[in-house]
Amino acid sequence: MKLLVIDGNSMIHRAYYGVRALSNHAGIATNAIFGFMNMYLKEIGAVKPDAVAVAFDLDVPTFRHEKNAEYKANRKGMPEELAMQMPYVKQILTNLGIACVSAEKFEADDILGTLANACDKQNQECILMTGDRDSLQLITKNTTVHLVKNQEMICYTPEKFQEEYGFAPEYLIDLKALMGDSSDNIKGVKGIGEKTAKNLIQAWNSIENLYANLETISATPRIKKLLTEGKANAEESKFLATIVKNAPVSVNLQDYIPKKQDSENLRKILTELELNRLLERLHLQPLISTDTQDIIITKKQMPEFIFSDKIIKKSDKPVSYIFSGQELVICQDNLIMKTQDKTEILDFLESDIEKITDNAKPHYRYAFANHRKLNNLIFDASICGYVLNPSETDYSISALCKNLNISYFEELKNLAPVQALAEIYRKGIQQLEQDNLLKLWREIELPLIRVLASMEHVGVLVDTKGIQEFGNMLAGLIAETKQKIYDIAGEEFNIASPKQLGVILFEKLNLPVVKKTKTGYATNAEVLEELLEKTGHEIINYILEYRKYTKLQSTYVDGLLSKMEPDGRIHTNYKQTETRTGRISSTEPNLQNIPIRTELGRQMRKFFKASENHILLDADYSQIELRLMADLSQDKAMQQAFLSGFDIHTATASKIFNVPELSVTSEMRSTVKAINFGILYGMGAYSLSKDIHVSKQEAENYIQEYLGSYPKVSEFLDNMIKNATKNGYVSTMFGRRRYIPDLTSKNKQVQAGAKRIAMNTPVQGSSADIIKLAMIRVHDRLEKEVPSAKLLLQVHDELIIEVPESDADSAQKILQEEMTNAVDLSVPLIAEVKKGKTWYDAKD
DNA sequence: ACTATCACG
DNA sequence: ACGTACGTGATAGTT
Repeated sequence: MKLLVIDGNSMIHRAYYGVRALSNHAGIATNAIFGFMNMYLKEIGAVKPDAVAVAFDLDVPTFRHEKNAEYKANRKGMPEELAMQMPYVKQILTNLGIACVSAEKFEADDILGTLANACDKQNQECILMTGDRDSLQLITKNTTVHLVKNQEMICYTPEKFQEEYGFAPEYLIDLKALMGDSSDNIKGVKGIGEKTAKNLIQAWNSIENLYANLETISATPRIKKLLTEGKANAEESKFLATIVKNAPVSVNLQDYIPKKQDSENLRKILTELELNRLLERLHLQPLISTDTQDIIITKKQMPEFIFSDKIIKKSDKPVSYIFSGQELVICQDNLIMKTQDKTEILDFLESDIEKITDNAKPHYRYAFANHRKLNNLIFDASICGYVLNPSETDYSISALCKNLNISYFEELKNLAPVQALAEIYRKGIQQLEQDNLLKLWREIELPLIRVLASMEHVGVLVDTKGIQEFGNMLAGLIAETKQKIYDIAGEEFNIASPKQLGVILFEKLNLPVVKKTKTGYATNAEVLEELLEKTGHEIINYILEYRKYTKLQSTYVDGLLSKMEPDGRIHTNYKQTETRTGRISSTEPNLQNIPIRTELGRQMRKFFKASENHILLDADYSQIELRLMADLSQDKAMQQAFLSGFDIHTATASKIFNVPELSVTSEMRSTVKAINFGILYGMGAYSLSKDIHVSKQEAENYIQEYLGSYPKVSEFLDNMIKNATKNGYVSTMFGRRRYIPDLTSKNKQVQAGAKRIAMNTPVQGSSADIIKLAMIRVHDRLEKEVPSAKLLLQVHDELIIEVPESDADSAQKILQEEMTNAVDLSVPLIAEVKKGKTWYDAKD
């Protein structure tokens, strides 16, 4: 049995002073609550105790109307802002099923002492979490103290204490008896300071032993005199410094095993406090106040406009539906939008009325969540803004008005956005037409909204238990690796802190400094690998491993688990207006960066699976960006290379090294692969040389050789820069624009960066156009022909479908056809489809 | 809020 | 002399 006892008062104090001011709408301070809960959850995660108790001083009851309430609070050393937060912390803990323990006339640390003592007697493991060094006196072979100190936690075992203080933990009170402690009003012996006291205790341990041998000790006569005069004070001080071990609280450890948590109450409390991040960490949905509506839907599904005025004001995103006709009709003042009746709203969404909105995806999701449809969407302002210029960061109504020269009077709160939206619609369409973007808008971006909404709505099934077990395995590896690092370093430190790691590597172990960042030493994987080559120091591998494991644990294991929804699936959020190139991005969680490059990480994909009797189809485009480079540049040699029957890297290597394809070595191929990718990014010789570990001159030669073999590619890249300089923007196959004002920058470095963007964006952007088109066609055909099949994920050049095994073949055919035939290029566009029970299986 | 690091295409 | 290959998002530490 492992018992964790937390000094509630001490920890809340630390939280209060350590976290910046925070409060909810009603003005209740929440910083101490937030800080405490974060430390608490972190500790629970790290310690994994069987039983938990949180100790508190017993409150002196105070009454708000009493004049001296604040005085009383202050007398306990507690500002009112902090005292206010105490009851909330207790409530939250209680609802989590955790015991809050206090006893009249006893302080929190007495309870720590009592429970630690009980554990010792019962020979059970005990961990004390506190910010107060006094508690170090409680350390025994069973009891360790986790001392929290500016953002860090130091783990004190008897050995660690001995090492730091030079005597055993039980004599800490004797040290205090001599030196005193002003914060606790302990006098100590007058004239004896920390240094003298420490020396004496190191030599004689207890004051009793010290006084018994006073004659023989080696100290100056002055000190001996002080000790003799201060004997009574020393004894009293020792008594005061000793933590009580018999507070009247239960010492039956069973009583501290967590009870079942009351999720409803927790949600209520945390929603009221507006501690949303805490809600998320506890895997709870915020509660939507019941007086506005009767169904609970998640944040992602909530269209702001539908519900009461309260939510409209709060979300600050007012009504956005209008529908077009001869005269624009404003929905909020229209009967339809006055209603809160779900059926009426859904009927409206499904009607043939043409609809205009500022952000359609949540509305689609609302319809889907209720097994209904949203029909006849003709305009989404944010998407229009994005198509006009994907480099903006804000596509809100007010921001769009600024860009389209529409006057916008925010004071008119209710009417202004609707009128503004009508005007954005008029001017936006006009601008799309002027910039030749109507086709991209009508055939790709507008219909894509619905596809993304559907993919989000369906979500992907995840094996929770599998991830948890994987996490447990990682936890073991992390603990082992951590210990090895500490052993080699000769001390404990926070490995995740680049600052502390830098001190260990470059100051303590004196490894050569390869590179610096603006804040200190660089310690990234590239630097560490160089260090490994140079010095072969064994700590390096362990640090690299440690980073791998903790990355998997925190970002993927913990991260994904925190995003599981009650249906057992993960519903990511696809952002359609985020990237400068036209790609979509995925957040909360990001499902576009699930590991694959290392085998251990790749295992994560085993937990993304098809539901019962279903199977996943995974299709990815083969080398789509290089194929686009061949097509856009019309380079005959590169087009030919794609037709040669060899893979593109091998075919290219054959040209550059001037050997037959069959004589291309794997080394030659991987060099060329790096160049092929580099070319897409506008790479220079220096970076290539770093990447493939050759001299800059050699890298330069390779690039020249490459561009010589594919002359039209070289020409194409130059043209992109010339065009962009002339027009101010580059475009993709479907006319998507990206403005590049930095091309005219006087700063050469900025200008060079802009050139790389000009070379890369047409390729990356065209690839994004193509897969978006494929998504729409696959989705639409599946809906009609194989409605049981659902598109789930998009990872830039890859699409994933979940389908009943019985329908797999027909779905596979559609996927294959629509991806391959999305566009007609001068080189074949290849999509490879694989199937499997899990994402892992469907990927090899 | 910013920085460093690392996961993906 | 200096930095050096495109596009993203999440986490932990630091200020």
